[in-house]
Amino acid sequence: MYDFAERLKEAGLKATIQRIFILEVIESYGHATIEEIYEETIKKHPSLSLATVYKNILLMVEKGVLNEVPVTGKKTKYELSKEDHIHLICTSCGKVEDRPYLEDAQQLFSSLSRSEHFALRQQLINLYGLCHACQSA
Amino acid sequence: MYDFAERLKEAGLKATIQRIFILEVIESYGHATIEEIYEETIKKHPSLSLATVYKNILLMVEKGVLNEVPVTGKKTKYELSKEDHIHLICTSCGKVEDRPYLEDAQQLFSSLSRSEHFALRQQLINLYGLCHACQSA
DNA sequence: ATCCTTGCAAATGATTTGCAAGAGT
DNA sequence: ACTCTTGCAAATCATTTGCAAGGAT
Repeated sequence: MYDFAERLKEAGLKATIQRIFILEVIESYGHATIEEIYEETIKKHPSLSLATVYKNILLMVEKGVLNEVPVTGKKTKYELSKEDHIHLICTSCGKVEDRPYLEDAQQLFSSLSRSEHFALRQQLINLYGLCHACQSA
Repeated sequence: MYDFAERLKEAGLKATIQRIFILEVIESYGHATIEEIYEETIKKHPSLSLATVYKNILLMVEKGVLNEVPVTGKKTKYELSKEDHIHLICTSCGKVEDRPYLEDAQQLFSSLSRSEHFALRQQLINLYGLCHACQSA
């Protein structure tokens, strides 16, 4: 469990109760949509406004506290920022799981970027398919 | 240049003039947003309605004629379906370029999927950074 | 005390829908 | 001819904005 108040201040943002609750919800979900974040956060803080969620998600993405994960055909999800990793996305149940980034893939993409004179900053790797549970059904 | 009429029929869709124009626009753009597609297509076919663009894009994605490319922080783009490839996305000018998928990366992700009991179907690899042109500025 | 943030309500923007008329096979 | 598709207008849903009141440092 993180010290979110500290994390926010480092990013130049005030540590409001709303922001901390939002971050806690995202942490517990792993990946969550705006709507999920809102629905879950108002359980702890009923006066929270949806507009506040939007404003904060945007702000925290901008400040690098959160990371945006667009998901083909579904709503965008948000996760706490961390090192590069791979998303395994189940197209049946919608679950998103993180897997550590493979060293070798890292290498490949870095060298591709270098040879293309492309200044690589961030990468998004989404693998879509069926998770183990959904293959049975 | 593709035979789009044929491509549509294969997918079980009628080859209407609207759909063909839409596909031509996407082909010439490489990657385009709904709005770009609409704005460009009405030049050739002024009576086209925006609702028709939405309906068709959705349908053609579903039928596998088009491929959806979500772009972090920007509007979703659409491309003609083709083999797996890598997107180099410039966060400054917004340009999206395709690069052939690296054999080795293919291997890595396949074997990761296998060991996770994940039935891999599709992959999205977006590399974000600055293109050569934008690095100078 | 100051400046940032919240919550509300309204405005804007994006996407979807229903249906009668028109086009493709 | 039959069925699918279009275009329109309205409905719905998602996101953003302005501003007065409240909260964090």
